[in-house]
Amino acid sequence: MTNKQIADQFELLSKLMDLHGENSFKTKTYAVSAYNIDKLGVELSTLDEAELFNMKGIGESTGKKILELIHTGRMTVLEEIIANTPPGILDIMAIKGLGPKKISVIWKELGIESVGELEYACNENRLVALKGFGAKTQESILQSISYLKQNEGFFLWSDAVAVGEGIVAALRTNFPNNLFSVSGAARRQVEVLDAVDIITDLDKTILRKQFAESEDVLVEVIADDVLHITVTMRPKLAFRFVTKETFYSKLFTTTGSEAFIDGFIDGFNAKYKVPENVASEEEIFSMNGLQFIPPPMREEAGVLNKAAANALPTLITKADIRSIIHSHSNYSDGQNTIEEMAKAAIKDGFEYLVLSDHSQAAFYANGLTPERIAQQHAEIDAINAKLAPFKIFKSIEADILNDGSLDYSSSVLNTFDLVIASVHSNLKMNEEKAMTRVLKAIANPFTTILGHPTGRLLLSRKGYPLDHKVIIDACAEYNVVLEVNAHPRRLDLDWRWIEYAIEKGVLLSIDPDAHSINGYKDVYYGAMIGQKGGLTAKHNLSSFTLPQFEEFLVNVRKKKMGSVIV
DNA sequence: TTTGGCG
DNA sequence: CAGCCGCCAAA
Repeated sequence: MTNKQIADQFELLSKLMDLHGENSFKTKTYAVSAYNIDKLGVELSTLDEAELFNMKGIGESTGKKILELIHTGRMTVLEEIIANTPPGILDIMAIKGLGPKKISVIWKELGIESVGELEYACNENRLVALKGFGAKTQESILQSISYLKQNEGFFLWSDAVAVGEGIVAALRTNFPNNLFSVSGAARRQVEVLDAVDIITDLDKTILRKQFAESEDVLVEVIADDVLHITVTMRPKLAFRFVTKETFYSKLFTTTGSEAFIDGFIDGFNAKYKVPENVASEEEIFSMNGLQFIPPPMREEAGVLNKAAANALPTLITKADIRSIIHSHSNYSDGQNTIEEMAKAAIKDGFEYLVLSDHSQAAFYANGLTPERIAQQHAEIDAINAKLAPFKIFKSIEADILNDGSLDYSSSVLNTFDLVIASVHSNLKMNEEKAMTRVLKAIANPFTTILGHPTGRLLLSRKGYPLDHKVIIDACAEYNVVLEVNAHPRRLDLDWRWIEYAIEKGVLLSIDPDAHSINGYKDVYYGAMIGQKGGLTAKHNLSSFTLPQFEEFLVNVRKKKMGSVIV
């Protein structure tokens, strides 16, 4: 059991105790424990009993619970309190804007025990009467429920594809003479999906038998050749059964989006044909005189024109990412030391590391005061001397404050090699205010990269409202790089805007926003989503070699700082 | 730990 | 009814 998992359990325990109206002094303890455990350097499961109880911040009762978790994988008190909470109340906890206190009131005063009942009560205007509630609160709860419902049954691509590829791999082992492939949206690397399409020439009855023996599996026949297999809390598997001969032809027609396939078949006066029997997908493209269109690009029909003109971009891959830009150390809310981060980056084959801890406004993330920045810079110098030619660049993820200014004075900002500017607070602005704020940050001569532009968290939080076109135009004007945050829950900038950014000459940067050495792997998801937007290594800052990156920094500084006196 | 929204 | 205060939730 990892620290993260342990921390999550304590966090849940704390919230549930709050919900049940327990002594807030007690619940606070567990919330603090969760926070501390999460950002501990060592994995608790590797410690022996004495070491565990000697850890700072771990007392008698927390320690005992951690031991229980490590040894049995469960925590009795937590299980008891969950058993005493209606399952619907646990669902309600996912609603934004509702914390333990407010949920407790709704539950106790109105007897509401599910999201459905809550929605009904809001529509009946029954929440406004409660103490601490009003029309605004009720409306925001309704909005949040609607967002939740919209995402119900959807999964992140990273999670869904892991399930799908796992199933496909297992099936290939069991049936080495049959063909299997992930298809549909999962193959197109779409950021969120509700089902993983799988195509096979295996007999339907045989496949059904494979799943019939496992519990909790719902097998549903949709059509003669389509089967849906549902496991609770997992993306649905949608199997399509074809013959060996038509496998690649069907793989092609089930992979492309509707718009793409319609365009292929009808859009050009039936210019292109999909033959029934082919030995590969490549054959379909070549016999139509088209360049092979990689699955992630098969969204819109327009890409067909590019393929016909032999003008498809060479898509970026994970191997093209040469550096880690945007990372956090334990100076702020990261888990590893700077040196650990650097050594891991070297081990993973990266040429340089841009260390960008949180700025001072991010108290919750232990943001850096100017004094600690100086300290950090001295440490980076020392590590750089040791690890050359590898290089750590001094950066900061500077909060964009409410008025659009950055979180430090110019003299402090001037001490960084580059600055990533990101919004972290007050995400509920209207578009006009949000735009003014972000545009001001883009125009700031110290801003090198605009971090996760909308702040969205896929399936859990909408980004805040930006006019992407205007933002991209401004980035072009002020030589600001747009981040494509590679965290599978962010993938922000949205891939749909990559092409326009490239058109405008704006550089993009696939950045993992790593909070531990483990976070480096996310650049893979960044590359996958970059492919959807037609991103090439040339237009991606984190694909620059070390000399190219240094040259870029010099040039951009020249362009932006010409008139600035620090 | 702070900030903003709400009542 | 403006403005202040206190609570809650979010980052």
